[in-house]
Amino acid sequence: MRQSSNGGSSAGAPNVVTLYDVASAAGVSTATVSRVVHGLDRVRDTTRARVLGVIEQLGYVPDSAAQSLSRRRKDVIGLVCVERKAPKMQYDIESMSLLFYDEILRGVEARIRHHNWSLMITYLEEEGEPDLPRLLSLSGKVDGLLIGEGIVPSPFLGRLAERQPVVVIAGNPRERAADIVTADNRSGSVALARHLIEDHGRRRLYYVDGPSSAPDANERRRGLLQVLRAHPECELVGSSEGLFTFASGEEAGQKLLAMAGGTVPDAVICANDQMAIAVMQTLAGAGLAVPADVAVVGFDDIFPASLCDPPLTTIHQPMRLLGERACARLLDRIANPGLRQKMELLPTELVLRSSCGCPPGTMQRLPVPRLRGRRPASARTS
Amino acid sequence: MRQSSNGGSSAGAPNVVTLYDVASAAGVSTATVSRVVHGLDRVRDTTRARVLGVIEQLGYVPDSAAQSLSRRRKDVIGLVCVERKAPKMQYDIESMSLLFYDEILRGVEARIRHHNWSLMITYLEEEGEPDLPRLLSLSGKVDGLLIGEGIVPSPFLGRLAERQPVVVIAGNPRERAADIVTADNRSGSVALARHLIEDHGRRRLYYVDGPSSAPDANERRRGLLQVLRAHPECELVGSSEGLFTFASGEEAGQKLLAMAGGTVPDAVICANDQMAIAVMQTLAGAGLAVPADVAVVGFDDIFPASLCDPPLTTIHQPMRLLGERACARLLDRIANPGLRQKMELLPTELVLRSSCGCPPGTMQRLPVPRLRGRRPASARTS
DNA sequence: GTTGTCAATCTAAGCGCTTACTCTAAAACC
DNA sequence: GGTTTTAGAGTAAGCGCTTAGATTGACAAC
Repeated sequence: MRQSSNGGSSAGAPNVVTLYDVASAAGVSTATVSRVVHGLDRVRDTTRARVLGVIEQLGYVPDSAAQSLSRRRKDVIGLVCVERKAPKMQYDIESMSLLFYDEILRGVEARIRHHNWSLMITYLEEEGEPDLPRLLSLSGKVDGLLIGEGIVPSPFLGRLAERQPVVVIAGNPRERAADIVTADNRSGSVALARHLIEDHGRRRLYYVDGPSSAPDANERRRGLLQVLRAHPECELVGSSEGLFTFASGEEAGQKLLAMAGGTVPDAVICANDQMAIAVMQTLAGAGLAVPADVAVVGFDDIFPASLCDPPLTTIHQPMRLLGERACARLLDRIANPGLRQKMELLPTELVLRSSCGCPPGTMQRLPVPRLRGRRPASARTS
Repeated sequence: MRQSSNGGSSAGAPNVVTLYDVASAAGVSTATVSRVVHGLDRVRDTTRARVLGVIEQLGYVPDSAAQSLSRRRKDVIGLVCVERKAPKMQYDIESMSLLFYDEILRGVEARIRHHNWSLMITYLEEEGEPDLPRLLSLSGKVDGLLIGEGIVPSPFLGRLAERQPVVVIAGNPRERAADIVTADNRSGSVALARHLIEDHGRRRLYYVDGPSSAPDANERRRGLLQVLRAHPECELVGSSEGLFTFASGEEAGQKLLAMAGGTVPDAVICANDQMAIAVMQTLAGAGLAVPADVAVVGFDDIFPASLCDPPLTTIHQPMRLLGERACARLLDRIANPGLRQKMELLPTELVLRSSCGCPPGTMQRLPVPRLRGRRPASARTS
């Protein structure tokens, strides 16, 4: 028999009470204790009670490392988010936008809790080569990985996905290396453009695009172009490629103002809210009235969108749900490794405030219908 | 010799390549591979190179469960935060205030990363009995726990702390059961009151207190009373006990307005920003000018504080630093279980905006000096 | 040639748990 | 009464890694 663990209760010593201690104190074998702990197997009621008593009395908590090793499963998933630098300014708008991850995190946590799993979290720089060693080290500690879009380039994703289940959150819907859960950017973009055109009669649109490397920017652009095709009476009077940052929105605003003549747009559609807010400020600085002269809309519904002047009409992404669904999918895949690759598209909401031309004080959230003709969520991508 | 692991690379299968695979492929013992992996011991260069080659080729990643079991250390810490419900309103002010935890989280993560540890995170309801099973389960998976204030009542804290190192973040500086890292609420409160009295000549103060169960509320009240004692020319014309919520701030505002006669205060000090913002709105709704008629100040520097009208003067707590310091302390304690209990007080900043009477557009952050006569951070509490 | 030294490696005993398999005795059956 | 079944419990072999201690062989010192 193995020696009982150290009797002293010196604080901070690693978990002192083991299964063996409980077993010997209760006068049963470790197998029995294990069965009692997991409540499943048949154990006589009197035995069970005795063992439970000892467990309570000794304050036994199973060691997760030993359990994981034995079960070949850790019951832990990892979440990889984009690093947010400490804001230089009080709360700057860029860093605010990354609060998204906090909502995702909550969604994931809420889901995982139901299953009694645990969540490990890491932040990685968005730019450049991913910190591969750290990613691998994390991957060795979890049963599956949830990764935010844009953090890990596709090839690395593939390598990770070979090793264990990986779900990309808000990822490129065309990604092949891993499962994807993402918001339906395209339909959102369509709803936004339609609202401007059909409800507010705007005709001369200007588009402030996101970086072409960003999959959501691509989807949003596609949505806009699709609406434009359906509305030949409308014109895209210009566009510029931004970087999703406030600063690049200011630039776009300047460029737009520099467009002389009668081609001045009556609506500016921006690929995200940061740029939209910057455009609004730039236009207002130049004496243009939003939305009277020009409507401006964004995408994402970041916190400041509801506070700027005028409040920004935009598309809300269901961040929390994104986290929940991605987590559900990951757990599914861990439980059932044979599953097919899958892409799941989550519905967005059109958030009507007043920058689009709706009356001041408007605050309405409308579900965005999924575009007809898109492959359903259950379609396989591979 | 142990059998080599399954050759198939069926995706999703648990970690396939083990130390044994590497050892046999490289023609060395597992001990040597282990030494190579950890880079420390003396291994011949040629051997090291060969082993590293095999590791790379096979894509070996150590299994953390086995490592933890063997080393008796998991290299994981747990962070317990307050649950934030999905906001009903767009972004309501209460849930915004819990974004604090996200900053703390970042601080913790930044610190832990340096040490190559990992972070496990859980959210617990603030109210009522803590979800003890979940807490215990978490505690079995980590080497130490970081717990936000108010989540786990002191007795439970004691039980946890017996088992493993625990640090409470933003906790009651008088707590005995565990280490504490918290902001210097008292000094902040003193700075705020002094600013109103000494810089703006306010004399008739009204205090909107927090719940008496909240340790930070107590510290803040103490700070105010201390200043009042030093300024006999000032008067506390009234106070009410709020609940740190926006709604309770509105109530306090009403109560304040109902105070008839010449005792109307010229400054309202609120124990947190949510209540301060509510008070401002209530006063403004009643036709009072802030700060001309009444100055209002808050505490915490939540995001909306910089956006409300007038922008709120308040005390900024170094949330990120709080996370970092707490984490550092926890790692210390894990490495060195013999350490004395300790309380660490972090300096705050006075954020001057205009609700206190400073000219519109003011935005100044002043370090708050630590009060003389307080025990230094290194003093022991036990 | 012997002996001692020491770097480089190997052997094997755990770490704390799960679980397939085995054992025992009482209940159920003929 | 003898035999089979079965509930309840025990035995012990791992899970993949670390590491103290044993082993080996090359080389220096005698």
